[in-house]
Amino acid sequence: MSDTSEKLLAVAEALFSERGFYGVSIAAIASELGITKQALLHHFKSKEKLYGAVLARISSDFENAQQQVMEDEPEPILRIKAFVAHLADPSPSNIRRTRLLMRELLDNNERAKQAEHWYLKHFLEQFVAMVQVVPGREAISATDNLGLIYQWLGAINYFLVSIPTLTAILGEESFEAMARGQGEYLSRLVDATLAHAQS
Amino acid sequence: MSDTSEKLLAVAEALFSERGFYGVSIAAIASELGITKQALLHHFKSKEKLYGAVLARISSDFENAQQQVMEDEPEPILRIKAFVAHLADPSPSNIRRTRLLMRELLDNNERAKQAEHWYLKHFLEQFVAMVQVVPGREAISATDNLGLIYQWLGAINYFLVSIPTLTAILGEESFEAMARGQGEYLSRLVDATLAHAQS
DNA sequence: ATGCCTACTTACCGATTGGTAAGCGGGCGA
DNA sequence: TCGCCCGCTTACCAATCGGTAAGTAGGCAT
Repeated sequence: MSDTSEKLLAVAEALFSERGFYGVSIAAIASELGITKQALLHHFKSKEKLYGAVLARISSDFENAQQQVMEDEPEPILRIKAFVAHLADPSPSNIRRTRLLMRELLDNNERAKQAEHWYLKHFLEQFVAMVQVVPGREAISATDNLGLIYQWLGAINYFLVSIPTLTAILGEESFEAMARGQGEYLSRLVDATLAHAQS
Repeated sequence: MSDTSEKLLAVAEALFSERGFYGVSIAAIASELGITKQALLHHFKSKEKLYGAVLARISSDFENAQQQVMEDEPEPILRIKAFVAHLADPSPSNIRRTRLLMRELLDNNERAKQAEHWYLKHFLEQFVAMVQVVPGREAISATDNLGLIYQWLGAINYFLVSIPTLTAILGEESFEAMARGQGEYLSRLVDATLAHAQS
């Protein structure tokens, strides 16, 4: 991936995240970059291909982070918590990507019906594997563990994309108070859901 | 609200939910209804106004349901669980509306910054009030309780909009197995998060 | 010097977008 | 019966959509 392509993808990612696939024209992306629409079409042959490249870049980074946690932290529960904390990182770039992936989740339901392959399938499978090695969880079915993971992912992602709205209705300082507790809450959520199902 | 307007809103809601505001043209909605684009523009003066009417209809139904639960179930925790179960109802119409509201959450972050009023603000405030009357929760700050609610809403809504994708990657019967456990899981989630913060 | 590749430009294209203007038939109150 | 509003139509609009075609300037290997 060339250096200029990287820059194009970063800007495209930001705009797709903000306004969605249909909400952004390739002309708008090009204008933001200071180049012509056709220069952009030169690098990525169509709007669909550009969008696909943005998605591929994100899911690749995603799986790298997952592998990193697998290597760094051997203890199952701490590993899960570390990964959850990584996913819940409220940095602008992570919020941006979470927003984009959630848009994809909403848009993809028609396409997904016929495509048995999905770009985050591997990510989910590995996540299930991470839960399945927790003591007392080996016997639980993969679908049950997936149900748990969806509760975590839901709590994490929904909060991240709600941040601008929450800031607006609560005010800056009230929101900060709420956000500070969120990391602690998530850790408790993991404990609570794991322990409950264990007993 | 006239009878025909009601029908127009129902179809518009379905299409906006499926493809998003920018993904649907007023011509497409009109065509689905078997009328001309201008007939639709006659009832709702612009696309924005039509979309706004769809949102207003949803949030009105939402608050009605909330008030219903308040009246039917006096016991705080059972009341919360009943309301959570209502929100998590996997019926097609509830999935459709959840999907549309999540799109709105994603699109609205720019607008929300200047609008201190938000159409779901009242819904959230009332939800917080429902939690605050749980024994042992009165002393907890409103923002902390809101944090809890966001975990629930996240788990519920994320699962609902993921249903088509999950069906596709798991297959029909595996997904059914996972979905059956979800109601029980949510009930446990409420217990676990409430109890934990209580201690 | 020649030829080719990459990166980009200008000039277009047909289709579709949201929206306006004007007219028309039928029902209904004065 | 007159006039008026409601619900809808046809006709039209400028702007924008994604995408094609053709050409150009520079670098670089032969």
